[in-house]
Amino acid sequence: MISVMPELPEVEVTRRSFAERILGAEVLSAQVGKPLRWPLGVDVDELRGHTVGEVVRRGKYLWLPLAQPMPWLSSPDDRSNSLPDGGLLIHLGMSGSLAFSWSPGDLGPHDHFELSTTRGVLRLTDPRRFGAVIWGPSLGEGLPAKLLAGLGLEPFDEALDAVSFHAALRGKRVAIKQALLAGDIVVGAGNIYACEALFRAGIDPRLPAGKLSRPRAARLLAEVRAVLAEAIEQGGSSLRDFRDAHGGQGHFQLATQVYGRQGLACRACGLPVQRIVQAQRSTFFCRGCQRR
DNA sequence: CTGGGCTCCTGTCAGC
DNA sequence: TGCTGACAGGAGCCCA
Repeated sequence: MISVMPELPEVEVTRRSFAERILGAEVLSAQVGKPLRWPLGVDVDELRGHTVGEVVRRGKYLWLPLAQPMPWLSSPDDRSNSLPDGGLLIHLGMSGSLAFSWSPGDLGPHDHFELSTTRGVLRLTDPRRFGAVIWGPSLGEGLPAKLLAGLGLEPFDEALDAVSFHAALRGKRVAIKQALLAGDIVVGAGNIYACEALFRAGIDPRLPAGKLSRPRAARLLAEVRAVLAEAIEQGGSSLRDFRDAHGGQGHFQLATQVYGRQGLACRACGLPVQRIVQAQRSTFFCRGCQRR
């Protein structure tokens, strides 16, 4: 398992690769490695005996529900375990990946969380440690709730349509690229997919978000959806060695139109692809195909 | 309230 | 070959 750079499609592919298999598993033990972005927020031993529910995704976060063991089923040993129902909010940061396997064993230098269950071992590997695993009583309380509170709509949420998307952009003076990345209108498009969606929509990434006409906003929303959906279909399309939690690799690499192609000929018009920096992040675009 | 910049940390790669 | 600096796909937080 090498580096993974997770945007929404990679997180979703990861989720699909282990959610069914871990559903209903009982936690045998848990351990942590080096500190992640936030502390776990609970003693690892308290997780023992809890039952894993259905893993869901919100933006680039995963929520792994953990139900309290039934008191009448627990051994006297477990009866001291009073941790109520809750769950783990997981984020892969910039370099995180999850593996679900049978292989137990010691944590490697970049393994920072491991949940051993009756159905397999879920392990977070994250060299840069921008990721997180956080205990919370529910998605609506505590730190998880706080982190999710500011998120925009899911890209495939029907409540998000051209009219509401356009309305949300109205008045915003930030560049449209940054408005996409901010994730407070629509979640899921990271740096790669934001660049790719803007290219497909023919929109200059520097255009102030509020200046997008409604038809162009509609087009952009459609392209955000399309590029994310294609990437999910292809099994996660990270530029390098994306692996899902089985260790399986996506069969395709998404052929980016602009991302990472600075100086190369635009696949559509032949002009060299530009690289600029917006909010300390690289933006790639074609000045022939993308207009203000 | 908005927007801009900084920050966390380690690995990789280009260039000298 | 070895060193140095730039850069990396996220996103919360602080400040003007």
